[in-house]
Amino acid sequence: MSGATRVLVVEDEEPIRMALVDALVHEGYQVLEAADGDRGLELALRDAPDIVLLDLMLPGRDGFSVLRALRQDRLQSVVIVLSARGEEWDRVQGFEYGADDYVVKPFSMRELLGRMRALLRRAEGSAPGLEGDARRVRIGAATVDFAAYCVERNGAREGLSRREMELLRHFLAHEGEALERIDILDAVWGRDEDPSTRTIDMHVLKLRRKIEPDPERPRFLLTVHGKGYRFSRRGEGDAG
Amino acid sequence: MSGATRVLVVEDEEPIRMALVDALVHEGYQVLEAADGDRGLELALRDAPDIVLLDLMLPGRDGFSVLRALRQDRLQSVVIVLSARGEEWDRVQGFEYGADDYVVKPFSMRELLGRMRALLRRAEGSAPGLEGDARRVRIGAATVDFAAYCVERNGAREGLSRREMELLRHFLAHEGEALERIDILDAVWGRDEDPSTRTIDMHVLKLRRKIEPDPERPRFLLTVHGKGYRFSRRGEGDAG
DNA sequence: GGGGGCGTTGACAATCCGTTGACAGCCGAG
DNA sequence: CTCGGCTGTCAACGGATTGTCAACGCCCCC
Repeated sequence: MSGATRVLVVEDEEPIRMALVDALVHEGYQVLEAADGDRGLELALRDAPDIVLLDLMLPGRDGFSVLRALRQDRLQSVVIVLSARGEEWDRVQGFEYGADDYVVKPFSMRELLGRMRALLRRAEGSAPGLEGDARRVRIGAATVDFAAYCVERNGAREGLSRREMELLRHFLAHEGEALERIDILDAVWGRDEDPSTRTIDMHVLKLRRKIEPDPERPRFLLTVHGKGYRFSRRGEGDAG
Repeated sequence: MSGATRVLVVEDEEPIRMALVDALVHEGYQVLEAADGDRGLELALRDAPDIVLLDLMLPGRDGFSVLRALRQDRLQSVVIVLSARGEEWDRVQGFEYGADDYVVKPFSMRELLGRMRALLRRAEGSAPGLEGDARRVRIGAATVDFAAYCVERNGAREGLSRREMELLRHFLAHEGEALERIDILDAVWGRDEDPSTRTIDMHVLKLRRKIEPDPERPRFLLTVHGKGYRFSRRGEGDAG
């Protein structure tokens, strides 16, 4: 999960487009915009945004055409079709061209944002890297439940805070790599915040206490002196 | 059954709705129609139709929300969900929703009519009493009765309001997941209303007082700091 | 028109977490 | 071996998040 989610808005009517862009930026998305189909297609193919909001009625190349072209290029972006009420029944079949969702104008912003969140979450789950269903992961005697934000050990459950969870997730996603503190900060905290790198040590300490059998002799969350930390699911280090 | 069978069509897209209504009237059904979720819910509760054809993607209160509300009012109507996607059927069918059938758009009118007949036959056959559904759920020492809108504990009964009920139902349907406030709002309140997320905290507070042995030290309805809430039927936390 | 229940919100208190500075122990280089 | 830097650990601070209360407005029923 690096950087902001990128959204491409393809919509010719300026007031609507601007309203969309404003709202999306306000929500923290990184936004691209296009006022016609050709431009939209160009941007989509060039920048492969995470989501495309696609109006159907566009000057020039219409939304269907754009959608078809996108899918023919096997673009993985989530596409949400925006359509004015009263479009013909068969247009609903935009799904057949591979739209991921369909929102009828006029729609509420909350509605659209909600659907975007839902689709993004689903898309993320199926992304390469972390397996989609890896909801629970065993680490030695402990089992981490990413959905529940908790870790279980000897039948006892303990909650993980958001940071701890995100940090642990990052370690899991980069299992076996020696990670530098700076990179961890960039990835987990984001580039807007910049806490001291010692903060990471603190969180590592807390994580160790929750997943390591003997926190003072880590077997999974290891220190790489002068570099950072390395995580190993199978466990290394001394203890037999 | 005396008189014509009454069907409520809840569908926002006018061409589709009109096509459905025409076909149904032609088949001899008595038809009501609604173009959005709120209106649909209103009509359903007021007129208790024999069948509800329910689109999922609706402006305002979406189909899921309508369905849940219907079932909470113990409405016996047969509900057929119309949706452009086939993927969410599990959930539609599951505990949370309780639809009777599910038709994927685009569908043929023949198919829909066929399913309606089949379901009506079945509904008529079964006694109009309680179904074998999970109407009562134990949560620790408390027993929640979804049919009666109340919770029982140590022999004492206490009522649950509609929101409390919906919220609790949502938690039950997502047991073990850490749920974010915004997602809870989307799911339980629907996407056109947007109350502050603090409203959820309030309802959680009230729920805790009704189901937790010691509301100040929750064991079932847990806080996930920085995230939201997590429900667990078995109970966690310190209390022995 | 008058209650009463419910949902919602704002305000304040209580709590939790993230962060940091300090210090001690550890590691590796020379 | 010795030193300098790096890491482990603690306690404490500050800010953010959550718990809780009381009040407001709405809707339904009487």
